[in-house]
Amino acid sequence: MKLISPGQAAANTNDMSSEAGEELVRIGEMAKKYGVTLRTLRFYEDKGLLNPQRDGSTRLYTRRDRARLKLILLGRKVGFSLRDVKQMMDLYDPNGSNTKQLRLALDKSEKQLARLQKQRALIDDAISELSASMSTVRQMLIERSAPQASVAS
Amino acid sequence: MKLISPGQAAANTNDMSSEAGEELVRIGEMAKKYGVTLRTLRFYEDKGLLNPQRDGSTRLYTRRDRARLKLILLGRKVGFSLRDVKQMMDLYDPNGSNTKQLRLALDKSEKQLARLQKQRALIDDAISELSASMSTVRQMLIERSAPQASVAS
DNA sequence: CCGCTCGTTTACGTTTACGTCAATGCTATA
DNA sequence: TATAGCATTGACGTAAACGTAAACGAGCGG
Repeated sequence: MKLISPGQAAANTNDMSSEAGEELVRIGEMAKKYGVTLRTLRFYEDKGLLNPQRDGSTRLYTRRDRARLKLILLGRKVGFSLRDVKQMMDLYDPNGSNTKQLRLALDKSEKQLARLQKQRALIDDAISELSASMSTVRQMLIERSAPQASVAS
Repeated sequence: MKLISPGQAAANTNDMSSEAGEELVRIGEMAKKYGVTLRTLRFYEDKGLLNPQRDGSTRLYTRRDRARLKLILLGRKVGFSLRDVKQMMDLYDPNGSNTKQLRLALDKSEKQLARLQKQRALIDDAISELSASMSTVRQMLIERSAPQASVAS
């Protein structure tokens, strides 16, 4: 059984125009806002990447959570694994200079950049080979459709 | 001229049904020749991509198998799934014009080329974003090393 | 009172291309 | 004969990032 929380349950219909300070958001809204699924948000929490408050069992995401999610999505976009993202985020200290965090991030970024460039090279290579194969195949198809090649003048 | 496997070759019972110059190769040699593992060759066979003869239980790869493997590796290099490769190979008919096979290959290739180009675009995008982030982080590190902190926005 | 929507947890499934044992067999050489 | 070396067939493990039920609760509108 849960105790009744002070100040009305946030399970209210999302008419929070009057409440301007906290801007707590539930999982559905959060998901829509950032284009991810509910499953994803819960998954990230399970992996320790997010830590929303709770009203009873309902997750409530703060401004902070939203900032973290943005970072996660950026990290994902540039190809970091969630593990890497977590490792970097875990070093964040609101009361420190975060030099260590920044250095780690920079270090990982350099490596990731190298990986990306390598991937790009591989893809370029693949594109070349594939294009070449396609030319060959096209040529073969042409020859199939014009079988009178040997005696033609 | 018969190639015997390096080192102490096991009994190469190539007396068995010796067709003219078949150049049968066992799995170890095959793997070395093409830079894949034994597991890979067995896996491909399990997936129906290769079909070596058997001498008892020992796999013997023919010229044909080697050609097929080359194709598989090319396909893999340009990003096809093994399923796609199989689908294309399964259409091969030594007695036909193989027009269907070639058309399918061309069709799949066009789609794969599109995928590759999209991937390249994504990677380029990721590289840009990552580079930008790195600049920011570097800047933050510089500010950390300077005692005069400016007021954030 | 019913059903709808939104929320919860737990837990197995998906995908791809193999890696990594494990247990066993065949053959030839020291 | 024992050992070395190569072969065989299972069969479970791996990685990433979730998807997909299943089974349930809470609140609201009608």
